[in-house]
Amino acid sequence: MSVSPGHRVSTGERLNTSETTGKLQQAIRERGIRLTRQRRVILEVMDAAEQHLDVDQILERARKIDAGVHLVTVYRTIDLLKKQGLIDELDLLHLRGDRHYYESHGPRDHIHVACLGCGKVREFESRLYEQLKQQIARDFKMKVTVSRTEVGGYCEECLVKTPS
Amino acid sequence: MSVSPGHRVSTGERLNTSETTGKLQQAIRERGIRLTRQRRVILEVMDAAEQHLDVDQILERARKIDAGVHLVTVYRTIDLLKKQGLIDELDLLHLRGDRHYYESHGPRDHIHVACLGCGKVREFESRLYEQLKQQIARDFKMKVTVSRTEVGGYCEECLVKTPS
DNA sequence: ATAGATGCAAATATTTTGCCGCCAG
DNA sequence: CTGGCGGCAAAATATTTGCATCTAT
Repeated sequence: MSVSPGHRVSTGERLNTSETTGKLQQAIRERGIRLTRQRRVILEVMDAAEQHLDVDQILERARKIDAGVHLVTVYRTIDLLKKQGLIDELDLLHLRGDRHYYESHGPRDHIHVACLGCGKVREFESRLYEQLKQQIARDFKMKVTVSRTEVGGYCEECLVKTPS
Repeated sequence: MSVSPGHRVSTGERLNTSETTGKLQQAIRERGIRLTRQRRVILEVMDAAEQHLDVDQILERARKIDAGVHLVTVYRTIDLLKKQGLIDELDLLHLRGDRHYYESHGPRDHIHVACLGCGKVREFESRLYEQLKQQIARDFKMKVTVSRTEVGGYCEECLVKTPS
């Protein structure tokens, strides 16, 4: 019951333990948070991921590097990263069950656009989105710290297959 | 472990069984879907709700009208309504656990804006949001059918309490 | 040395399913 | 009448927690 979370072309992951000091690892170190063997591996997976992963996918990839990583530890590490505001949590409109997906969040928010027909997920960035968040901040006098936008519909291909 | 899903000022619900033929009930009838006693009650609750409700809240309100409503039936009816595209499902950024919230969706999409400090949830509509969705549809050549935006941050009050 | 992390198992929480009797149309 | 629906219990899924042990700093 695993979900393919997207079909973006992968440029290949870097599963190179030593060379790559990803952004997450660096951030955790900077904040003086203990870096255990397991955390290093999980952060590496997240850093190298070309797209959002679910918990099982994280575990699977982590175990390829170091078999001694436990599901519980993945959950706990995700919690840590969420609390540190270093990753985003998605559920892709519950497209396939209630699984959650995680991704290290870059400097700019992006929108996830999912095709309800084929399950393909693409990402979208827009100045309009930044404006929208600013408008909310202004109107509600809020400090906006997180945002999530997920859009569903039917992609060109699927529209052709099932002409509505 | 119940969550207060928002603090919007309620204008009071209408729990009047006969008089009000809400939009959901009407839509279900129009589509020739069987209207059982339980469904009628659940739809009435959803129609009268002033805001998003979680499954337990729906059950609780339904039982005040008719004690013979089961949790399973609430789940099954929600499934039905989701498949019919008559309600939206939210999770409010997992603000408090992984509970899901449901609301009958009006003609216009709105954004849910949650304060991470006090849990207050407000709604926001914007022409900008409509433009954003149009932009996505155009750029990706997609037919957009659902969208969900949830924004989190700190409201004015909470910013004062905890000056950053 | 020691606070904090992990592993393991068991507990929770939430949602889904199988089966059978019942009711709306 | 009859096929879909609801009730009940049990299963499936997903996530969290208690506790003893281990380890990064």
